Amino acid sequence: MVLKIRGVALWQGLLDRPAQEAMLADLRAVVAQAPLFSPQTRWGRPMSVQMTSAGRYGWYSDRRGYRYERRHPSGGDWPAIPASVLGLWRQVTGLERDPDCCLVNLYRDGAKMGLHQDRDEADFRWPVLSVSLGDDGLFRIGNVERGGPTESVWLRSGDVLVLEGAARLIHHGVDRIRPGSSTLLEGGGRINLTCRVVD
DNA sequence: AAGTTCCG
DNA sequence: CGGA
Repeated sequence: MVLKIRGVALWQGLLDRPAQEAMLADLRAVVAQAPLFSPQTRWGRPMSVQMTSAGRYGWYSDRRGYRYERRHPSGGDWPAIPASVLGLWRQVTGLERDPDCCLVNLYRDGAKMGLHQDRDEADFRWPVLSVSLGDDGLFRIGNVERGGPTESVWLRSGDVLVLEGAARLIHHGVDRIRPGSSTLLEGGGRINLTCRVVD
């Protein structure tokens, strides 16, 4: 049921189709209130991924660096994290503490994300939960230290992954999306949710 | 390097 | 194209 890859826990097909559709409906409301944008990297180039957030904080990046922000770039509050997402977080992590941020990443038209660590949070003892919706994505797992060999695994719609413990700071990224591999999203593409405790 | 490009 |  749960696969472990370099300490990263992967539940394949944890969300069935109706659960995926319900979560997607909740996310549409999030995106309606907090429109998707493509943040700039530190080097001033826009990322290929489109994103927005829900919760007390949203993840953001520009020339000043990576960080969490209290507000959407347009100035408004981030929407609340949908109940469907909170329910999954509680089910999978078993934590009383709810996440502060649910980052919504949309991969469309060959969007990718390079190997990186999730290290903008105050306390790495909290896990990171990731949910895949839509097209398959080739997920790459490296090491805690930069460099070294990597392993790849295809993530499918409904898969759930948790980074915690020794794997909390492992490098990871998305190399490729398989277009047309899922019918969940109108217009295709892949959505990845990541929930984190920020402070 | 939350990126690219380039190599095989 | 997958990997470095």
